[in-house]
Amino acid sequence: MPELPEVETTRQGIRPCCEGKAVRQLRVFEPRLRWPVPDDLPQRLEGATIHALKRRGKYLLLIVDEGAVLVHLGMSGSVRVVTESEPRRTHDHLELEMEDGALLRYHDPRRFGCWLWSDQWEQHPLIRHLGPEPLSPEFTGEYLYRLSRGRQVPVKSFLMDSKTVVGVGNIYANESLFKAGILPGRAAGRIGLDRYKRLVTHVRDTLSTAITQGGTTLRDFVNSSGQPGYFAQSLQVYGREGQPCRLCNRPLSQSRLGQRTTVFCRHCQR
DNA sequence: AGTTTAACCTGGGTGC
DNA sequence: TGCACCCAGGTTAAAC
Repeated sequence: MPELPEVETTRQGIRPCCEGKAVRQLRVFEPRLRWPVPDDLPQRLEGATIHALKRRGKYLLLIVDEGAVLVHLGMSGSVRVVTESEPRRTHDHLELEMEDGALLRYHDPRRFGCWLWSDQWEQHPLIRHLGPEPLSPEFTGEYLYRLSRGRQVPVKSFLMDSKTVVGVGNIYANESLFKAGILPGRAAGRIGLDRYKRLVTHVRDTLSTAITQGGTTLRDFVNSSGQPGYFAQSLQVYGREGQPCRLCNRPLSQSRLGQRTTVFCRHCQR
């Protein structure tokens, strides 16, 4: 589910609830996530102050003195601020209680997410090889152009590879390529500088707008207050196969690229 | 080294 | 109602 806008929406929502506060208790109800939740995670956190709640790509980072917790939402994860009286639901796997009683619940039906500890999070294997943030100055058309020379992978797969740039998942890759007028299946190495500049502009614009709208809710994404995001109504191509292209009115095509559903306009994207 | 595929899970929808 | 099958916002690790 969550791509960068959904993770950022979550971060902004739970930040006031935990940043600058000490942890009273971390309760793990189901440790079997993508990787097992470390046994000693609760004791590492108890009493520790969360100095900052950061984001790197799709990872949320709870920064404490001795290190950081790496939280990933996987395909179906969400974090909500709840009250003590609210009963725990199926698939509520972890609960973080702060000193002042504030309560965060991690919900993840498919359990593709993770809660991991690192004493040097920037060097962690899951973080170390990540590409630039899409909203940072390093992410430019020149960067994509240079990195893609000689590559035969479809540009959509290239864009969704976290070593290229972080945070762009299936929804926003489809949307950005449509707006940039680039065919998703075209070899990354055969796209020129000008078109990559255009792509960067649209990736930035799409992600920023989605963050403003609180992310995209297809089925189950909810923000920290349990509310859905509203970017779904702005989607140009994702989930619209066969429906008219918003530019030329011809029916949108669908294919599969890197086992991901890909929607595009044969006429407007080249 | 680059690229593709299988795997990790649950749940919702569809068609028989 | 039940069952088999396909699909889903991600990402790693193994296989080609």
